[in-house]
Amino acid sequence: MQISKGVEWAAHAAALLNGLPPGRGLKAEALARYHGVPAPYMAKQLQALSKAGVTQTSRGAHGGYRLAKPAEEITLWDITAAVDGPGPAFRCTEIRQNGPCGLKPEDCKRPCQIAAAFASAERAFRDSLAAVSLADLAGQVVKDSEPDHLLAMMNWLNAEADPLSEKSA
Amino acid sequence: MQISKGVEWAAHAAALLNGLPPGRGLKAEALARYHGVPAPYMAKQLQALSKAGVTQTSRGAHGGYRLAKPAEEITLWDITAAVDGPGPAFRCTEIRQNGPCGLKPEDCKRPCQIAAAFASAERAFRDSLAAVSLADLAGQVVKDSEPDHLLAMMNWLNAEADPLSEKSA
DNA sequence: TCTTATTCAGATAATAAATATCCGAATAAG
DNA sequence: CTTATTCGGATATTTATTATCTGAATAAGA
Repeated sequence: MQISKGVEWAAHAAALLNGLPPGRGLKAEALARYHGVPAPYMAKQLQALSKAGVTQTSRGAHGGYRLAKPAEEITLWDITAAVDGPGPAFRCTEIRQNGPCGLKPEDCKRPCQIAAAFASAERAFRDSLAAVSLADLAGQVVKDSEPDHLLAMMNWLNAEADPLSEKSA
Repeated sequence: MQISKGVEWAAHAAALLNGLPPGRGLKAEALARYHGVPAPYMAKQLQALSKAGVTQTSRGAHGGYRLAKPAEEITLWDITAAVDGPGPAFRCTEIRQNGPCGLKPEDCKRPCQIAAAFASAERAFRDSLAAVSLADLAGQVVKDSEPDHLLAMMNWLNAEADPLSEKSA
């Protein structure tokens, strides 16, 4: 049971995109360089975010990524689901139907108690992540960081962020 | 992000052990046969349960497994932790320390907001599973099952369950 | 007390998933 | 229209999960 590293990268990337001035974007290579991670694999995560509607992309010269929605409407669950898949982590294989005392399918309309308990636990997990938006994260980061670090971030963003063409994917 | 199949098997096996008459045990092969799963892999899960103190084992002739504690004190989280490991699913790799705006280690005493949010979500998950004991499951199963299925289960258990020697591992 | 049958425990292969990478399609600027 | 730039899907490599096998330990019976 473990969450893929891509989720962490995607979350940090989305948080950084949230710091962009309006109407500008960052290319995948810049996002990877900022976080010190391999560019091609970071690109794969961003691709997943775009597919899920979290980010918008433009291709070609001056292409790049930006958030597709206001930061208040993007949660950590959205990002996790986009990268790791929205499906349940516990998959019931209905072994109660196997073996000498196996139940008949018609007696298995309701999910088994074990599967139900895991589904409930996953719901709690999901709800907890869905309660944290990119906007919440940004607020806490601004409050907790050293002023000169925030300044360095803004300088870097202003140097790297390109005006983005209007066409979106 | 997914929970290994072994957790499901271990949970069903523990639930069945809970149905044993006192002082008797089941061997790994019988537990596997009851659930219609490969014996050696089921044995591996039981081994993990014993290592974690959920089950007690006896080796040699008339050996087998039984619960090590009252069913009220064994939760689904105990079983999940025993099989899949108790560690966190989200592992922060501190990428905030990388790249051109990387933070210095001395400014990273507190966990980053993203890691903290995932830790909180996992706590919710864990607490939800820890609230369900084997005794709870047994109660629901008895309430929801057809009487003749319960009877078949008891017959099978009485036929397969051996008196267990006292030495425990 | 010694032998033997039985069972669990740790070490060992095969398979699936996550990680990392590359090349072609698409877009916009010159 | 050509060319430089960037994203998107397809492709290798590494790691974790799934499945299996052989040896160590225990207890019963001679």
